[in-house]
Amino acid sequence: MKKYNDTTYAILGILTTECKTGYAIKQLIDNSLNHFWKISYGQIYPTLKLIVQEGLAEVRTSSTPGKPDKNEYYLTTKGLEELKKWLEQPVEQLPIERNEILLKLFFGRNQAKEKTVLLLQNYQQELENRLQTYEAIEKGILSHNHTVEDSFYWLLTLDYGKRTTKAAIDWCECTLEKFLTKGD
Amino acid sequence: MKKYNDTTYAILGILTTECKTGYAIKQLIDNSLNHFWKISYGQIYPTLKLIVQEGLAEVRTSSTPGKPDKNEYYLTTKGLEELKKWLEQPVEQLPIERNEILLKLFFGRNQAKEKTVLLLQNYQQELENRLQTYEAIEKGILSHNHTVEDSFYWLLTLDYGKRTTKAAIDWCECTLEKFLTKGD
DNA sequence: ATCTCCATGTAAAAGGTTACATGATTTC
DNA sequence: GAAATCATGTAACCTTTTACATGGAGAT
Repeated sequence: MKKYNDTTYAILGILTTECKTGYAIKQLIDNSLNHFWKISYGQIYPTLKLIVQEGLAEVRTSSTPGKPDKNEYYLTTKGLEELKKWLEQPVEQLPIERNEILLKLFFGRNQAKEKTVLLLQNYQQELENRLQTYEAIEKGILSHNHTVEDSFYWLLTLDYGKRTTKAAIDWCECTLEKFLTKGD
Repeated sequence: MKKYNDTTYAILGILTTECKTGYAIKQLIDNSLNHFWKISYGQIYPTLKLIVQEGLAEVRTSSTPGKPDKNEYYLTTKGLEELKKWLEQPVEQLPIERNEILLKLFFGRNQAKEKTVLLLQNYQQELENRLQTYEAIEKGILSHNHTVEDSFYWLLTLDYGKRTTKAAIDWCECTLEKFLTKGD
């Protein structure tokens, strides 16, 4: 069986939801998968074309009077199977996420201590902003009445983001302290 | 002033250490930056060429009798300045790391609960392996007598890895529990 | 009138991986 | 003699971003 890239599987997954157009896919990703996945129109439309070519989905043109037409994509049986097959497969290897702050820190010898401290403080602030965003989204999910099933999975991914962000904030605090007590 | 990509700055940073050849750069990254940065020869050699073109480093051919020649790269004043300028700049925006397990989990509705559980258990195992690797590296650094200054920054980046990995493991445990108590 | 949102796309450039090619030296 | 390590590099390919282009509908 053919293997596709993760972008393709992400789109196949989204096509199992209410989102059926390229535009709607982009919106769903920006709204709900934003903290662990992103994608541009430059990928979406060509990938949709590929998905149709491969017989994983079908296009239907939907016309609403007084509105421009739009292309709606519907998964085929083959498409759903392909998605399920991918879902089952274990994550092959943990990704090595490139981390700019760690890269800069690693070369910290070449910089005055005070500047590294500023860098870390700024980073911590960014992390705290992110955490607040996550908490705001969480509240939004809990107050809005989505189906329980839908919000269940969404909240799980948010929880991951909250936990790892908190861990990173703790690290920042701890690291800053090391710098401030370091007497050189 | 020109802006370069992070790969270029990473190499400039490494050139401030003892590593002077393309091969040595690759090794340093694989050994010490492995958990937050990676790079292939396909990037290293062309980037070194660019760095020389831009006057950020100079090549010197080092000949040792009985050994093949090698190209050693030395930062110029301009190169060091360029590096320092980059080090000072705050991390513009937190990266959105693509996370395959979260993507799969997000589409978990389309899969039997037991299969999702397997996925998570496997992921947790991978995380635990990673954590052990980090702890082994930490021990290695502490026992080996590097200079204090060098190991200081190295240990900081390792600490980040340990903390965020632990947070991810906790999340796995917590999520698995939610699945196992979920009665559907 | 203008702005925002809905909606679809393409082309060029940038960034990165993989596979290949080569050859010396060192270790087992 | 074989395998691992040192050492340098390129070409093809894949993925992703960015910038551009277009145009209707609805709101202010």
